[in-house]
Amino acid sequence: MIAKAGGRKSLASSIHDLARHLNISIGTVSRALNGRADVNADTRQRVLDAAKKLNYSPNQSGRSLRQGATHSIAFMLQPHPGDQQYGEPFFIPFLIGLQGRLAESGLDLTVVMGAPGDYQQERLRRVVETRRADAVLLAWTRREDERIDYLTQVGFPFATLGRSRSGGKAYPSLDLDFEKAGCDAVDRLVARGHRRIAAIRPSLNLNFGHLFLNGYRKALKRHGIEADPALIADGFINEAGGYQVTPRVMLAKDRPTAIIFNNDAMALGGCKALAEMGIRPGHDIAVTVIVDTPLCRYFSPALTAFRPALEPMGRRLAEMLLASLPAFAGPEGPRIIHEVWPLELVARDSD
Amino acid sequence: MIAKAGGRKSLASSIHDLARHLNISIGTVSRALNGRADVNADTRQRVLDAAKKLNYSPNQSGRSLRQGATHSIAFMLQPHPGDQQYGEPFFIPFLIGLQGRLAESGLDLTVVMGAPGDYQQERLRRVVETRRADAVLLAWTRREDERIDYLTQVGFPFATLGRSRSGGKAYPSLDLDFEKAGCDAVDRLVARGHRRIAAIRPSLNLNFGHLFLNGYRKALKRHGIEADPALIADGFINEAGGYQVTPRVMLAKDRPTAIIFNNDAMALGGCKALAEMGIRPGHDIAVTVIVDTPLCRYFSPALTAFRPALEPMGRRLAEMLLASLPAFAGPEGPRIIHEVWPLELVARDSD
DNA sequence: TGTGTTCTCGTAAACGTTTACGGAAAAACG
DNA sequence: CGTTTTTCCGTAAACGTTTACGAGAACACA
Repeated sequence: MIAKAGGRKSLASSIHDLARHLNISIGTVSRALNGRADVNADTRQRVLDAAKKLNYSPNQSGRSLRQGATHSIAFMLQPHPGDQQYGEPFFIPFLIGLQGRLAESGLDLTVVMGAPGDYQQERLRRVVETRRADAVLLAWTRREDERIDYLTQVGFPFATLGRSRSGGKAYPSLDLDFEKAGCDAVDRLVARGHRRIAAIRPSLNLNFGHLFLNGYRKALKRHGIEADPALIADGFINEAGGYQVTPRVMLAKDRPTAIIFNNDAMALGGCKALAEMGIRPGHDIAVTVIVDTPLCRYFSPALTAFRPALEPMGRRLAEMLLASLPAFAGPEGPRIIHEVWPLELVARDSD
Repeated sequence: MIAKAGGRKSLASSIHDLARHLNISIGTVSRALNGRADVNADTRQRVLDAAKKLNYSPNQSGRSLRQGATHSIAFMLQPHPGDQQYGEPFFIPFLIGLQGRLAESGLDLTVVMGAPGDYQQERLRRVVETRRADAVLLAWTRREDERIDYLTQVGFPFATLGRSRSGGKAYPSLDLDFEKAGCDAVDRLVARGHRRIAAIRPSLNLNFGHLFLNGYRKALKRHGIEADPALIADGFINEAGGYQVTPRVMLAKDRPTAIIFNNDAMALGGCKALAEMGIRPGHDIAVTVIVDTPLCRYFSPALTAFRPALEPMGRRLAEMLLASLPAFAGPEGPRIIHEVWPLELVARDSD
């Protein structure tokens, strides 16, 4: 019925084997291994040696069961809905940073994939209820986020990549400064003579889309430009969405001379639509995208974009999560940290 | 010392709670939940109802410990060495298929990240020795693969994406037909009038690089073209590698009129080098890349490439792994399946 | 009514750890 | 030497499950 992990007995050297081999009790072995004080230096050394020799490492299920902790953190990876081929290159460097920092504290990172489309609620419940992880990490936060509501309600530790209005300030969060990026994008375009600037962002009330639009509006007002609703649109957060929605802003009475896309995939789709209309980014229209990915660099024309420091962000969010957990916090106790990181402009050929 | 998962007691409704609530023994509850025959239909229904009402789901650590199985499969995700920004979009659709199929059999997929560069041996040992998964999945197989040697030696169940000479035929493997793709690429180029065709592949004796070169050589011979060693090169499997190695084949006495890249990132770097030499893919030289990614589509000129069916491959490899595990195999017993899947040509503008 | 069979369920052991507790031996102290 | 403290270690319980075993009740059959 059940898969036994490994057929050979040799794989499973338990703490009992160690104890028997050394002629001491399992209690002492465990204490020696875990660095407790009440064990003789000699004995500890012998245990350590034997552990290495017998290739012992503790069974995680046993530890977890006893300690009520799994020593692993779950990252809920949400593939882009709809777009199978595109994938999510965004997260890989982030995950590398995350995993690196967690490993330093003896924690494993397990990436929980969801099917594209569903919003993870089911998978999340499963992870939480079966206690597969000690804490979870969420991304793609929405303004009102049911996952956050759920986790705060049941009191499960978590942190988020991105902010949300749900759950107040009760959890650590690391976000990019989309508002500032929206401002900067507008500033730059205005400085280059543009007044009719369109903004295209994802629907689904993803929080970063909201922040971006705030910045966009704020900057326009500062420059004395009235925001034209006909130049603001949202669509599905993938290439098809960008393709579909871009013509809408281009057909406004007073045509925009610049478009800011709040997502790289949408920008790609948008550029395809533009191309079909005979409009060339970098010549006939300025295109800026808020979150840079490799795709922006290789697209033609290369897209001017705002770039996040993904790997450091991963490290930092891991640290922030740890700081919030009583078991890993420093002597001054657990802290809930919130940080907002800047995006760096990478000027290319599209604007 | 240790992170307790969740502060509230409400999270943890155990089988004891259920039993107490129903006034029956935990044994009966467990049997009812697990669909065993020796439990009254009424009782079973009452248990099921109560489980739903009390929001019960079994503690994984408890199950794992007792059963000696974790009900989860580990995928060892190896980030490209060196290239932080690029990431690994290749695997995301694959992982989606994988996770989908595993979920259908009640298995969780946990993606184990390694630091870029190291070859996972350490992480792999950890996963195996702490018994965090019932089986593992390997990718980026090399011709001689120490991970495969290790796993076969300790008798831990696994399957691979890609073939290897290590371990014989003792494990399921799903691979792409790089040899055929190499042939097809050459055939196509020859049909278009090319005779001087270069091949650039990754070093590190990755197995697919070997297969690709086989196909390349075979096809050349079939067309009566002698393979020129000056046109064959390998480099680091990332953009920098392609950038570095491409000039080498371009400086051959008799300059190639076509290049086949065995990796998308290397192709991108190669095209950068070509651009700096004033050579335009699609005009002055034909460029073909063996494994298509979104980057190939968006690059300018769009790169002709051979595309794998990633998501179906993920599903299929999951199925093959399951078929090899006694616990999940059908009534006819476990089977070791090997499959090689075709790559589909996507003609674009670069050749 | 007696015997054997079938249903159903409770009991208890086991999985591999960690850790509270207590006790023996050693050390320190007067 | 007696007393107290310290050092070190063994014992056993606990974590939440699953499952082998056996027992009682109900039932069938003669």
